[in-house]
Amino acid sequence: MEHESAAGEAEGRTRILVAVAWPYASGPRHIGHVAGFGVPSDIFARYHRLKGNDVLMVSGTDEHGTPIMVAADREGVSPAQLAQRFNGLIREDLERLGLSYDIFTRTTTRNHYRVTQDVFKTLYDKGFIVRQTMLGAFSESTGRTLPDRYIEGTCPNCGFSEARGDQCDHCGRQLDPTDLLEPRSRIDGSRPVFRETEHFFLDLPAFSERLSEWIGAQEHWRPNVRAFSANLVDELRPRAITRDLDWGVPIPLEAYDGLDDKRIYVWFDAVIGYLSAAVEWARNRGTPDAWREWWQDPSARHYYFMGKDNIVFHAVIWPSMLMGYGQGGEVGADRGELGLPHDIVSSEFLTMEGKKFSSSRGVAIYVNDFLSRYDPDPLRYFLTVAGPESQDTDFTWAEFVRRNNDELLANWGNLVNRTLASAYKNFGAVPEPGVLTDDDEALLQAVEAGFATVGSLIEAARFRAALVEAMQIAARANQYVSEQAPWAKLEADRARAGTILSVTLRAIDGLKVLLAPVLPFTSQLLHELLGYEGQLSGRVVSRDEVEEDGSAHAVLGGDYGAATGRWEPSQLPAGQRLQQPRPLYRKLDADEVVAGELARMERAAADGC
RNA sequence: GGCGGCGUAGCUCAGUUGGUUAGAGCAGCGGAAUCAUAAUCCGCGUGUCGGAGGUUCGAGUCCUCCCGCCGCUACCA
Repeated sequence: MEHESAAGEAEGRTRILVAVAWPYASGPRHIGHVAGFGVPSDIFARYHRLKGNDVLMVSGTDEHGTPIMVAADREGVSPAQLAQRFNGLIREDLERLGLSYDIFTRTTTRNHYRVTQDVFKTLYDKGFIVRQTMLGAFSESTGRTLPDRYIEGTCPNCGFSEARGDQCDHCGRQLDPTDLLEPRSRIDGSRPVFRETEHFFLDLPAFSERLSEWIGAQEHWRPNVRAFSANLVDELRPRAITRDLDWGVPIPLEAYDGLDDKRIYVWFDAVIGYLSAAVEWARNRGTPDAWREWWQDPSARHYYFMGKDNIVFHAVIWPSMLMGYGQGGEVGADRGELGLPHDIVSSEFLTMEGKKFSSSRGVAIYVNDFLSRYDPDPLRYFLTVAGPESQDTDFTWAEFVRRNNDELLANWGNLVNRTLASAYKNFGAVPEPGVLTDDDEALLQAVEAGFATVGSLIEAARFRAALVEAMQIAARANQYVSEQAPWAKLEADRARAGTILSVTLRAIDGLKVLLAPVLPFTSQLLHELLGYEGQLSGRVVSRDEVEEDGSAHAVLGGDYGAATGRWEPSQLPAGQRLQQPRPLYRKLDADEVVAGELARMERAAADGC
């Protein structure tokens, strides 16, 4: 496909924005969350970096909104304190999983407030944000907005006593909170009061034609995303983007100066994070305009990764905001239109031993808990090969152990181990190859071909197929080793045995790169065992960033530019010293893991009730 | 209710514009090998492709209806 001449490479670089959904800082994240937005986006970003493209991968914790206030109240801390704590925990989870963000920040930074207010103000000045009065529900005790879903009562239609403010789960009827008989707050049981309140509304119908045309042209989107989005555009209504709360980005209009009871709605500011994080990243590295190369250069491509429950925000609301913002505002500064999403990669949901994840019911496997007992690559492997890429899938411990032992370890781990052990013991270095036979060439060809096939599958966001393809090449190499049986030739024809091992080492050196987007930690280990120095893909680190006002916050980032890995076949030099081999993966005891983890879940469920 | 999805070998699933005898992995059975974390390799799969109609020369793949499961339904994120 690609002709990779040294000259062609520099010109062929593409700027790619990898925009990853912002985890909500109301609690620790479970493996379903990282299955949806985390691992897929990281595979994509790592691949494009190896390929030589200019990747900017941005995200952060989403820290505003009612659920955080409710959780903070429950713990007797401020929303800021609660968000601070979970930002730290989530950051740690993502770092341990090896998610290679260029910046993972948060929505409570001064920078984010400034960018959000600029977007709001610009849309307001252009007439895309309008004021409207509506009837809102309030908690009498706190004076705050009570979102529809926090209100329950008796359904006027079927009499179900636990109907929610927006919908009755019993009869399925859509409701308005004012319809409920005996309404009460799910937070403290008090009776909500309804009163007139003025809010700002995003005029979505103003964009409906452009949206419709734009979505219609996105033939490369996953069919479910496209169909769902197209359907949404047919019935757009103006949407309230402020709330009666004191936790959120303040409304940047003079009339609201100093007023503490109305803030910008969390979703409006959360999606702006994709832009504000890029601005922050550029400033932090001392090139304050560098973000424009991704956001205001039409050749840059934007890929968004999220769970399916977020499609509406990414396919309709955020694009509307971008269209409305146009050349900007203070931030945009008339330097070009902001780019629209090129692809919206939405995944389905992961269930847990057949049940939907639910923290309150103890149906959850938290990332930090998981990684305290198991390694990140087996989890990344599982979530890629058996994750909810195109339909809901189920996580079971038995299946996790099986995938680890019988696929990852047995096929790939064993191929590496048997090859390295033999080469190390008998040669200590990469053997000098003799003349290659047709079988030797065929194996090397198969690996080389993988760079095109695996690569194009990743580019199309078909991660499962890409991984299966790479694993099939590993199986092909195992087949080659068994057929050639180098161990049987060591005595009689040591040179031929050396050639076979040299060919196999080159094959696993290539496979190491093909698998690196999915398995970065063990690819790095293998890189070192093969005698290389330095980083194959770069490392993710946490560091403090200081803002203009002197306040500091931690962000996740990395220097990936120094990495030496390239998306191309092995150049493993003969004679390179090998390191003492050690296994890439641990074999797990099925009975022990399954029994232990199920017991753990039952305890958690018991605690939750 | 509306929208969308799923239902394919014992299990988990591939099958992207309809086209040769419907595939993979795992489990199972037989064999080879023993370099390797008992990890590998070879051989063995007739399953009403949820059910019923229809379109077509031809449908797992399109249309209609039905059955079962699930998700979303935008002021929780």
